[in-house]
Amino acid sequence: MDKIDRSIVYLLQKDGKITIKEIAERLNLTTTPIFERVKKLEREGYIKSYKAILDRKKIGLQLMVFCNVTLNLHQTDYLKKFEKDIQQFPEVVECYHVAGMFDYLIKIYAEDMERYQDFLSNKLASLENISKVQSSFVMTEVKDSTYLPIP
Amino acid sequence: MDKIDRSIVYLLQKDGKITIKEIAERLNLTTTPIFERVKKLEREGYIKSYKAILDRKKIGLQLMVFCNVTLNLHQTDYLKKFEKDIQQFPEVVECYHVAGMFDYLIKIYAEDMERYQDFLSNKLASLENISKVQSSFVMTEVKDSTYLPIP
DNA sequence: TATTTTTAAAGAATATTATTCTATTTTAGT
DNA sequence: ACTAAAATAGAATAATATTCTTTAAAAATA
Repeated sequence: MDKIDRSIVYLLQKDGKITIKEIAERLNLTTTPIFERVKKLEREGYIKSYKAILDRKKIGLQLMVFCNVTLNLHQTDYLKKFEKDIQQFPEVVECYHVAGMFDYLIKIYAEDMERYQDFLSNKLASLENISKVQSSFVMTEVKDSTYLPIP
Repeated sequence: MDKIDRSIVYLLQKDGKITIKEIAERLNLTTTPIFERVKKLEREGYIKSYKAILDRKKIGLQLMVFCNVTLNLHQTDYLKKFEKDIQQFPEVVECYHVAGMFDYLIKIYAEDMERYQDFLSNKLASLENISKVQSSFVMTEVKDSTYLPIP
């Protein structure tokens, strides 16, 4: 990753649909080197994928909730079981095993409070080994950045 | 948003680089209606943007941390001040104002613990009005889904 | 039910972009 | 300075996006 590569991933983070030609123009190069650099960045895994970013509210997902989950038992088998179960739920879009005041942080999307309650009562809380669940409801999305702070 | 539109955004969430032609083939339509539907979804804001997804570890960001931030004063002016300040930090990739046990949840990327400590001590904790900061370090990314649970 | 109006889709033509290939230049190592 | 490797330019080709015209389907109205 040299300076040119960093410029390329910066531009692609901002707009995944930017053309090779446009990147080339901005960096004062021709399409060939840009094309090959992009392919290399993809091949070597610096660029994992390209995605369309949807507006969750427009598609009807009014609620975004973070849950701090604490388990009872922490042996590997129990963790693996929980992780496998939680992945099945489409409402759960992110799940992290964390070191801190609780065990897992999960991000959930729901259409409304009723659906969230249904998820909580009938899905999450129904899993074995759950000790405590603490919900934080998102009121405002202050920042949701496109850019990783590329060192 | 009819059935076809939902199929389109589903495919675009999975792969933002999928061609109009390929979507058309999968949905047994020609390129024209797909092209127009995609443009409409973009124009009306269902699709907000397209982005390249980078591998944070490959680009040197070993640490991912969530912080629960609690403020002292909660009048609008103080909240706005904090929100404005926190947005400046490139390390902070997400920030949400939440209702729950604390005020703000922020997601941070850092190269290593040293850089994180520097961020915490010299940037975050230096802001006025901070009452409490609780860090949770991500050990495992159990799930990081491409797909919103489209209703 | 027949008729009009609107919307969606097909098919063909054109414009743009991605991709490949060959030749040239630059860079790093000896 | 010389050699080898890597990077880039420029041109040619392939694939895709985009536009345009025509046709079909659906919805609304009388």
